[in-house]
Amino acid sequence: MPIQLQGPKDAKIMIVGSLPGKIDEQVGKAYAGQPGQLLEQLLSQAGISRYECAITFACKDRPPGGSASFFFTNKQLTHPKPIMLEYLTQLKKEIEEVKPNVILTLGHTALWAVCNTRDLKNFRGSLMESTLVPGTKVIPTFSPNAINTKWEWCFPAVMDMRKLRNHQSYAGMPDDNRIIIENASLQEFEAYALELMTNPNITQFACDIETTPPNSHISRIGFSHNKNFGLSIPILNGYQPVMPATQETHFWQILSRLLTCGKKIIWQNGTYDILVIWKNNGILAFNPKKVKETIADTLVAAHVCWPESEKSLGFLASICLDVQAWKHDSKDYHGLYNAQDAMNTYGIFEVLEKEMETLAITHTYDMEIAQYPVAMMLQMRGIKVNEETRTRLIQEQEERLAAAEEALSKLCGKPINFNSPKQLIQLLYVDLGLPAQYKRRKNASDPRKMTTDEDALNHLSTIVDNPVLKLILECRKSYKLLGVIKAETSPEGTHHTSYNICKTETGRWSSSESIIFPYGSGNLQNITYYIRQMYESPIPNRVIIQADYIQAEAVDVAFRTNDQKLKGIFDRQEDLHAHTAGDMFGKPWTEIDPDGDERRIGKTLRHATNYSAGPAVVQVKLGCTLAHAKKLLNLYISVNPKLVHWQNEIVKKLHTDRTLINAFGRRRKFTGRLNDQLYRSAYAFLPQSDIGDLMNLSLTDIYENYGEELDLLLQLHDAMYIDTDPDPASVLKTMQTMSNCMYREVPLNGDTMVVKVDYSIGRNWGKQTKARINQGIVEIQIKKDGKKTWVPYKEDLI
DNA sequence: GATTTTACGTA
DNA sequence: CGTACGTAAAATCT
Repeated sequence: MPIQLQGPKDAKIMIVGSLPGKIDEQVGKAYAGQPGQLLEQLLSQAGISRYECAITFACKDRPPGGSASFFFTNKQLTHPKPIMLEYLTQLKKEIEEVKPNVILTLGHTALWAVCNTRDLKNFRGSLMESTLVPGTKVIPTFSPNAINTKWEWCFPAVMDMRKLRNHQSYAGMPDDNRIIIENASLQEFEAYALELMTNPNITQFACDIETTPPNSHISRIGFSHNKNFGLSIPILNGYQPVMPATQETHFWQILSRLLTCGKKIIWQNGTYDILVIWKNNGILAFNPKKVKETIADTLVAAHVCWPESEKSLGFLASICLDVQAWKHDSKDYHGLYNAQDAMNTYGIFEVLEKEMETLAITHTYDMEIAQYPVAMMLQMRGIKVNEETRTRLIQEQEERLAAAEEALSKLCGKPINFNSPKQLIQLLYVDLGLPAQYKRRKNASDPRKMTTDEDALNHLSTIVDNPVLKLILECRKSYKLLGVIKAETSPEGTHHTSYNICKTETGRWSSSESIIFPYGSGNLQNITYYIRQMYESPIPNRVIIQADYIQAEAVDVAFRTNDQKLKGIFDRQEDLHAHTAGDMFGKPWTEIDPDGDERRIGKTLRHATNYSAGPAVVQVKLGCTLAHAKKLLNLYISVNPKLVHWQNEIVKKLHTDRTLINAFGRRRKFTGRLNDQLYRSAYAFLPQSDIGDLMNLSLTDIYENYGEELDLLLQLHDAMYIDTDPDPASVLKTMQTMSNCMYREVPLNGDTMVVKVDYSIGRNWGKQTKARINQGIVEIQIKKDGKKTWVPYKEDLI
């Protein structure tokens, strides 16, 4: 039965779906089934009722098989069959009858029917004009069916519908009042720069640079002080300067004055732009004493508003602004592209500033902006590679790899590509006939997948005695290590990383390859201990001091669960697992054997429950029966009821508003399906983000107040590293400053949390000796006659 | 050629 | 054992 137009005939909003579902066809109504319910939910989140909308489909009948391709002659679904043309005529009639102020298209085929393009990826959320009924305004978004399979599309879809609501009040495309100067002359730029600097009504402006690889030279700069004005000035055309040398000198002088004029400059990921401008041109585009007043960033704003969502400029524009997509078709018009980037950056920030106020999270934004200078400094400074150590490590691993590889080929009778899971599955589970190992599944209904990962090979080694297993692991390990060790160094012999403030959902920093200093293996937060020994301070003859928050996340959980006993154990730094075992087996904790089974069980159970693992995991870990594992879990929970209670409270909160707020006011909304996996992320979020923010507050503090005298080297989530001269006086002073900046009283759950700090010191990043301050003297822990003792620190002791 | 999967390192 | 990240090579898709 063909689907008829539904809803009021004078609706302001018209919704065009792609094609009817099974239930729609049975009932003869559009969006009658589950996708309809989802559509209704999404609309209501945007403040729209589906009953105020006229709803129809692009295809009026459900095709056999339910795929729109049935109505087209080509694979790209752009050449319609006669019946599809008929549908289009009907649709045109419907639109002309309703005369909506705005149309929402759902899915590819609806977009094609109304706007003659299937490019939903580029046009989603942008304002378009219909080609079917010219003059009619269109906003394309995903179909409910697509959102069902890709849950993260829910957020942009709701944002598109918010935009829809704002556009229902008037017909036709909004006036385009934009002024874009694509290729400003030096004179035009100078006049504009002067205006930006001196006009008191202009308090902030956006800036965006374009760079050319490999040296990140600036090819263009765009500015905007108004979402309807953008100006771009070209500097390089390919590798050729656009201006004569004297003019270019003048240009850099004006630019320097403009970027240091003290007004707020809005960037999209300014860590990149600011660092490039500083490295290449020596212009510091912010005031270090007034970071908040001179830097604004749309990436940071988007990160604190919607940490789980995509944050590219094009995407932000699609959900914040009424502009047409520009990223895809202005690639060849560099000026147009650059100017639009700048003006949309300006416009997005205006919207996000309001959104942050609405969500009451401006303080989180301020906290992240304050991290800019230290993150940029760390990226630029890098860490020195000791060539002697590096050569030794390369030799060690190359020998190990060659030996293992040769033995492996000999055993198998042919060379083995140990990095190929597919070939290893063939070798182990087919050729050698070993019992196949499978990955842990998220759902019992998921298909079983074979694996040859480390756990699987180790497990196989306990069943069969085949040297191939160990050799494969050795080959893979050495090969991977060599990749990191051999990574190219800068001319100064350093490796660098880009610390990313806005890339995680928890507020922790991530670490990835630096485009500006492309030396090293990229991520410096996952360097194995073995390799750390080749890294040292960029300044010769220095020592590296590490300070890390002790068992930080576990302490955080103790406060969050309000477990007084646990807090006391951490405060006195007693053996936690002995306590656990004591509670479980009804003994004083001091009577638990430090190497015995009871402590081992206590430790395993604590970890299992902290990470909400089930009895099957405990069974494997302890090597006991499932029944026994269940019994132990119940025993543990009965003597430690607080953790489970806390987790239940989190689940309750997720069901009420899906939102959690950490100890520093950081907000995260959990938009996924409410299942065990989501609950687990939620349990992990609070301690992870608490400690991440704690660390970064300390790091910002130490750089803002002691950045001139202390040299920060690395950030590792709950640890920071500073290098200093090796004499005891310098070391003491550094440690005292670190101690002052890392001591923070965090109000949490009606109490005050203080996480203690551990120190260590070494000539390089890897070889570190435990250290402490005792009565104004730095002491280090050394082994004397097999016993650990604290002795006063001397340079030659490490 | 671009995108996804697999394996593996850190907190 | 959990989640949070990034990278390399292989596998797969278009």
